[in-house]
Amino acid sequence: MENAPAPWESKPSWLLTQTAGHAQRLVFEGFASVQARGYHYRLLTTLREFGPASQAELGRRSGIHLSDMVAAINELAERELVERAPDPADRRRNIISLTAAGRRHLRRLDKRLAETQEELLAPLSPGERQELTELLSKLLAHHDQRARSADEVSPWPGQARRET
Amino acid sequence: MENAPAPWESKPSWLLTQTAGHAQRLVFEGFASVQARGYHYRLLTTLREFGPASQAELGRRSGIHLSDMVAAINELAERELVERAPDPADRRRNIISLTAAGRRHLRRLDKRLAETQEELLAPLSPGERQELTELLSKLLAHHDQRARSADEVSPWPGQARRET
DNA sequence: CTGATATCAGAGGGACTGAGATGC
DNA sequence: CGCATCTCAGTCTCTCTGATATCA
Repeated sequence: MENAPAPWESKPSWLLTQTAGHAQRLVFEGFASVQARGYHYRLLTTLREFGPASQAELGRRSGIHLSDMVAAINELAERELVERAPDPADRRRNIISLTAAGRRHLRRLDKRLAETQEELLAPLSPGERQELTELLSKLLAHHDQRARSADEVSPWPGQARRET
Repeated sequence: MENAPAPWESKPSWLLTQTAGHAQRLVFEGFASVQARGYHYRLLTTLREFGPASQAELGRRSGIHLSDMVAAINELAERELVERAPDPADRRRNIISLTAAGRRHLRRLDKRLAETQEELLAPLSPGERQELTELLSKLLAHHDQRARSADEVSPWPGQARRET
C-alpha cells in the first residue's frame, strides 16, 4: 500500500473544507431526519430569541438572504410552525411569528443539532474540542472582519472587487 | 450595541463551515488570479507525482469525479498545460501527460496556494497552526474512515444502497 | 455478457444577483 | 421621486447521479 499522501491533503485549507464538508453533511442529515434544514433552524431560533419580525428584519438577524426567505418561510408556514400575518402598520410587510408547534419543533432541532455536534467531535477530547473552537473562532473573527471592511465603501479606488 | 450572538454561531459545525467558506473563497480567488481552479491544481499535482495516466486513473488518484474530468482536462488541454493522447494499447483510453508549460504553471499554483495558506492562517501563531492542523486531521481521518466503511461492499445482498 | 472508459446532461444545496410589483 | 419590502427567476462552485457510446 504505497500511501502517497497528495500534497493538497496536508494544506490547512483542504483540511478545513473537507472537515466542513463532513460537518455539513452531518448537520444536513440530522436536520433532514426531522424534516428540517439549516435555514429552518436559524429562522426559528431567531424568532425565539427576538420575537416576531418582518421578513426583511428576520433575514438581517438570521443572516439569510432576503430572496431565500420566501421559500424558507413558506416551508415553515405550510406546516404551521410560523405564522405569516400582514403588518397593519405597513402593508408591505409580513409579520412572522412562532407558533406553539414551531416552538416544539425547534426544541427537537436543538436536540438534534446537539447530537450532531457530538457526532462531529467524537474523536476529540473535551480539551481538544475547546481548543478547536477557540482556534476556529479566532480565524472566523479575523476573516469576517476583513470581509466586512472589504464590503464597506472602498477608500482605495484602485482596489478591484468582484469582477465577474 | 446589544450583541446577542446567535446560538448557532458558537456551534463547532458553524465555525467549521463558515471558516471553510472563507478558506474556499481565498483559495478560489488565489487560483483565479492565475486563471486556474482547484481541480487544475489537483490534476497537475497528481500528474507531477505519478506521471501520465488515463483519465479514469487520474480521477481516482486526484479524487475528482470521472464525469468532471472531461471539462477539467479540456480546460488544461486547451492551454496546452497537459496533453491528451490516445492509448495505443487500449483505444478507450486517453493518456494525459504534463507539458513543460504545465509544469511551469503548476509552480505558479504552488506558490499561490502557499500564499493563500498564509493569508488564511494569518491570525494564528505557528504553534496554533500546528494544533489546528492536528485537530482537523484527526477529525478528517475519523470521518473519512466512517464514510469509507459505510460505502464498502454490502456483504448482505439484500442490502439496498442508494435508492434515489 | 460483464466491466471499464470517456462523454454529456443534469441535480443538489447554500449563497448570491437582478428584476419586478407594491407600498411608505 | 427615492427607498423598503416581498417575490420570482436565475447564477455560481463543487460534487454526485444517470445515461450513452465505445471498446476490452
